[in-house]
Amino acid sequence: MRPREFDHDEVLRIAFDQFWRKGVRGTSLSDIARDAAVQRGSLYNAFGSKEALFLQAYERYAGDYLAALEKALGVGSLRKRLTAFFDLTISNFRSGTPPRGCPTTRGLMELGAAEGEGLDENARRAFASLISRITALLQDTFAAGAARGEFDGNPAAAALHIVTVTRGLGVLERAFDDEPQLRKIAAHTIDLVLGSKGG
Amino acid sequence: MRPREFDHDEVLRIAFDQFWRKGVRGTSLSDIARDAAVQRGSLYNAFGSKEALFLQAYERYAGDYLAALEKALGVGSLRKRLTAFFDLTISNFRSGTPPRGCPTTRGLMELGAAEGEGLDENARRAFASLISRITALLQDTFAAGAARGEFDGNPAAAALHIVTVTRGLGVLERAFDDEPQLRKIAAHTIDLVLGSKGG
DNA sequence: TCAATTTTTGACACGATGTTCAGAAAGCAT
DNA sequence: ATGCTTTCTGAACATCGTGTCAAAAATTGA
Repeated sequence: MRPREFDHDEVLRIAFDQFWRKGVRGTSLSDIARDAAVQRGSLYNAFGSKEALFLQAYERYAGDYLAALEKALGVGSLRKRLTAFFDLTISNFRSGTPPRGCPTTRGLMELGAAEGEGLDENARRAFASLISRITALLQDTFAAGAARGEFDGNPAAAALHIVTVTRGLGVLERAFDDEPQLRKIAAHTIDLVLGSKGG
Repeated sequence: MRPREFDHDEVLRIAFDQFWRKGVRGTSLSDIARDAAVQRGSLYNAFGSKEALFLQAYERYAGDYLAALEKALGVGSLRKRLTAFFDLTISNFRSGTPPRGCPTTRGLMELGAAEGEGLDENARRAFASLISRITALLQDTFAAGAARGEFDGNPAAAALHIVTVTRGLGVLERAFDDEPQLRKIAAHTIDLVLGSKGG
């Protein structure tokens, strides 16, 4: 059979960058085809539909991102780990020119209620899955910190709180375009959760 | 001159409900015209453009919402005020069938980087303005609480933290459709900020 | 009654989008 | 070489979007 002329993963990366920058609805297959130097028809042949393409591109991103987070959460004191976590998160939101924000948050806001309008249940599951996995990672980190005597609260509640703040940062980033503000909120959150007195 | 045949404010309300449920991009003027029983041309004549219509509809909503928040934040102990604040916020996110989520967050994620793609700078300012006003309201509430000896932290930092969590709740709502979870996070946040021991 | 002014109406122009499809092209196994 | 299978190509299709406009309709004031 005839071999594929383009690199599957590279197209996924290019497509995701477009989705990230302009949203799923705001990105057309023509946009992706142009940037990837691939014919529209080929995209359909290879991925099936726009939504399927997005899902594959998102899964690829989510895997990479989760691996980076896991690494950041694996070394140093609990405070250092949380600091590294927020650093990575904020840097991710601020990546690109202009900054692209949080792709998961942006995707979630494109979910549609009815059939055919906006992203569907499969996409919702993909977004929720990444958030859940991040929460689990944080919970393990807090539990390990507790075992080392660096934390004495409820790991599950603390992890959920951190994740919530993280999602909030993704929103404020869009509203104010103020990176120092985001970092200040992150630092304050760490103090709050760890107890600023005995941190 | 010929009088208008439709109620300006009612059209604004109907339009905003559509924008809220389906997003700005996902709502066409035909949708609004149908629901409002008004001709498309009349909408253009009365509001100028889709974006202008959205902006007016959003301002109307923001005014109402802010007034409700101010009222909720005005009575009882600091803890009671914050509880009422989160109650109102979560109820707002969960209003509608199916729940419509947070309109401000949804709008923010539709902002476009380039000209003509997505909402523009005027919309961003409107969203940011509402968030700033809510933050100011919270800061006043914390300051008043501090004066009564119910709080001993930094009012500005605490207000920003609460707002960040609020924005995060708007995201998690979309991801998990789990209202008890949202309320649990809110309660935990109040404990954290007020200090669960001496709350 | 009649002119002035504004709104309503319905069609029109124009462009974009997701998707499909038939035919050409390119490897691979025999 | 020669089928067989898969991919590529580019056009076609059907739909839907925003925005515009000229003519008709409705109201007010002279």
